[in-house]
Amino acid sequence: MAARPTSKTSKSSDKVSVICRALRRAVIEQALEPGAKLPEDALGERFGVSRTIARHALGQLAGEGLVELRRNRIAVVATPSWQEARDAFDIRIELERLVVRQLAGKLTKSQIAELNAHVDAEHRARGGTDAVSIRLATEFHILLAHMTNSPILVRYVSEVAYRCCLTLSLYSRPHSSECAISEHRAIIAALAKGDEAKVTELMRHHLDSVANRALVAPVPQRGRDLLDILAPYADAVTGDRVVKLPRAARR
Amino acid sequence: MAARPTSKTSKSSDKVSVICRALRRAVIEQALEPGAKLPEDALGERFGVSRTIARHALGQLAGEGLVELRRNRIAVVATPSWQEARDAFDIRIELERLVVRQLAGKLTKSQIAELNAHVDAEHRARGGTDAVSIRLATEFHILLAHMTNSPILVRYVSEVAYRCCLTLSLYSRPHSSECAISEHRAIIAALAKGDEAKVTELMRHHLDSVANRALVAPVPQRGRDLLDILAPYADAVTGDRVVKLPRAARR
DNA sequence: TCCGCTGAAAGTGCATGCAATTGGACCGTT
DNA sequence: AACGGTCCAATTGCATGCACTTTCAGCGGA
Repeated sequence: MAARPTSKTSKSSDKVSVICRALRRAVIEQALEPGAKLPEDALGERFGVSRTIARHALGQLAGEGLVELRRNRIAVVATPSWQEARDAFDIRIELERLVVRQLAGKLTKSQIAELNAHVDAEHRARGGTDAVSIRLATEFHILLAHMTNSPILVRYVSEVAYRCCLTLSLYSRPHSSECAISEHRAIIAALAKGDEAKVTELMRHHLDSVANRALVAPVPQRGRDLLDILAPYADAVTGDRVVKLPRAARR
Repeated sequence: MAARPTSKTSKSSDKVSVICRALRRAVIEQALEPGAKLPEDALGERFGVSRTIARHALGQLAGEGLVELRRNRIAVVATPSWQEARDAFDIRIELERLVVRQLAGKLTKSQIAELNAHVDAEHRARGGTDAVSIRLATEFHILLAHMTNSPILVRYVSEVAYRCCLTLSLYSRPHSSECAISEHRAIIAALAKGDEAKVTELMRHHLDSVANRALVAPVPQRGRDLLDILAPYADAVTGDRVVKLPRAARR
């Protein structure tokens, strides 16, 4: 549909982009949990490139919010705070409402078929691992975004969707993705009928329930990051730096 | 408000970020027009760093959509198509409505004072160059986003606002920013009053009129990019590549 | 046993070097 | 003139090397 003189944003088969795609996928399949270390040499060796390239890829992913880059320290997969996760979902809701609003009644038959096929795949993957279910569910939303033919919208929806995946590993309890699948079907139906008001409401409700299923507790009690928890208090003690902690979080 | 153990996204005084900030600013002040070339060595020399760093910065900006990176070619400031510009404004409207919705009735006195001070500065800059007016107007929106205390929202609003600036150089005619200033004041007033419905409507209207002032004609008749215009047709002629053009667009 | 110190190992920050690609001036042919 | 080919300067793609910072295991003292 769009021209591809130099294939703008899509599939640039740059070594950097290859690494980015691989890492993104590892993140949404939760093979890489938040906080996982990403040393440049290890990445470089794994992908057969030099540190320079691995570093560049990490920079890109940091820009997307998937990776946290701390000066002179090993990069890690980002660990969004509960509030950040909530914010991400809020933004996602607005963006995806925009997506379906633009799409309502404008989809071709083959596009609708493609969407249905994707949801069929989600259905079939029901018995498999959570990782695959989550990936497929996320890809459904990205597929929708693609159909708007708006590169910017694709980028933002993808980014924020990945970020949301990240929070699943952190704050979610084991969930049934069953309802999500039927909600996807409902959205497709409303899109096909061209009912703009209904489909935006469906999407809002869908993402809202995903968020509520994911962000169960406002308390990130998962043991990691004692230091971060204490950081706000540290300001009250000394102005410039966190005091040394008596032997705590490891790894 | 937030802790700053390693100062997460803000002001990382990385050499890379310094270059990024400088280039972003040059873009929003239209010192760098869309299509302007950005050779790595030139940047490196200008900022006193090596090509490696300049390259890294370009990668970041490409991720933000401000720069276009073509393999083996000199990077250039992005030239969004008219449709992309329209999409950017659509997204921006939704994002900024979210901003003011979160902010309505929640601003402290000092924050309101800060906003008013900023608009005062916009007013004073009225007589100066367009560049400064545009920058200040943009920074008003980013300042609002900052007050949500949501790093993600800040990032997206900033990015999309920069992109919108980019389109001003391309598709806008000389404009009076006078009305924009009074609209900014109206938004502040509605925020202070806590009238959520009104402020979201004000913001929608404000951005919509900015967009309409900016995107006057759906036809990018500015001579550049003959090749891009023909690209869709080229597919019909030869499957793999655009045929050579008989001496046309230069530079 | 617990704490703090210290030095080596691991890792990042960045510049530089080399191969490969591109753009364009030059030049001969039609 | 217009076209097509050739060569060289400009520029990117990427790996490597070196300096500096962080981490942590081992060690000695309380």
